Amino acid sequence: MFSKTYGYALRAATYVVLHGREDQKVSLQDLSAALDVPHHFLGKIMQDLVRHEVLESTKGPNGGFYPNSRTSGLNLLEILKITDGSIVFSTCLLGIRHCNAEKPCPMHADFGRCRDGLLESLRTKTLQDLADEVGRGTAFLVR
Amino acid sequence: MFSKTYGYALRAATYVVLHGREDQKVSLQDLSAALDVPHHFLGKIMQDLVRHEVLESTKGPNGGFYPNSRTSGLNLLEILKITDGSIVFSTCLLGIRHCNAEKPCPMHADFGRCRDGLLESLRTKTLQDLADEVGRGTAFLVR
DNA sequence: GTATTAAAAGAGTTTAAACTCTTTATATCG
DNA sequence: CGATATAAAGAGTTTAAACTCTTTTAATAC
Repeated sequence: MFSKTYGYALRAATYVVLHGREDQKVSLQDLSAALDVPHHFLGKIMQDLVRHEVLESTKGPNGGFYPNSRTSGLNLLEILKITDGSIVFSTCLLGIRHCNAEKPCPMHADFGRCRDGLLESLRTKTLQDLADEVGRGTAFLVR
Repeated sequence: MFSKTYGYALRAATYVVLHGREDQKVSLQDLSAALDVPHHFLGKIMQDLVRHEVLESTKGPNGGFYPNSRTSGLNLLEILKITDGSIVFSTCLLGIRHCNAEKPCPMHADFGRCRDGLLESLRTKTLQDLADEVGRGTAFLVR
């Protein structure tokens, strides 16, 4: 349903919200170690997040990633659009192109219910919400 | 979330329930044309369904696929296990291995709700249910 | 200004799903 | 029995996601 890239992006962004500040940047090394995600692969993903202004980065010694003013308030759907393009959500469980309410597949209603529920969560939850749960110790970013 | 193979398998099996009988078999040609699914790819999928006794087949002139006594009563989860192996449902949205209720990711509850709802649909709906909807004209197997 | 550190960028490789093509086995019909 | 039709089987190819490696750019510290 979603790419691994999306999961990695959410975890990394959440980690940066929790631990990064302009005067205390999180390096790619720290990130990939803390989250147990392949270093260079995560590099690509972070690059993309920076390009889309989800967060900031600087190179050089003490360089790394840190939040900007928008970061913590971004919702999970906005991140999904960046990594997966949001087409994900328009797919039909039976693989029918242009399956819709007028000409639905037999699973359209059931799948739609599931999808819409999750969509609502992604729309309302922000990176800050994820960070809060992790900070509180009620949720985790690694196994 | 699910493979295309699964969608194709469900549509094909439903079609066979609707249109196939031992004395009126559905050929692969008819199936792939009616469902607009690649001929040979569907062949592989059908082969797998026959091997798992979801339906029957015979070769030769007037050969093709037709339901057996179990077919129409099979639920959608049983088909999923055949095509996708059911690991699909244990995956974590954030890509964390062994994400679970004891040590959940911050999306565990939301995703779980979505997943469980759909799981329940797959468990309760049978191929006959799909066929009924299509037969009734309230749902479709092609766009 | 030079060395160093860390992200950015680009160019691979790997893997698995999706899809194609060809050959073989088997059932039916004349 | 021979011809034919159709699924089974096997061996590709293609595509995209996931992941790796190397080089370049830029920021900092000395």
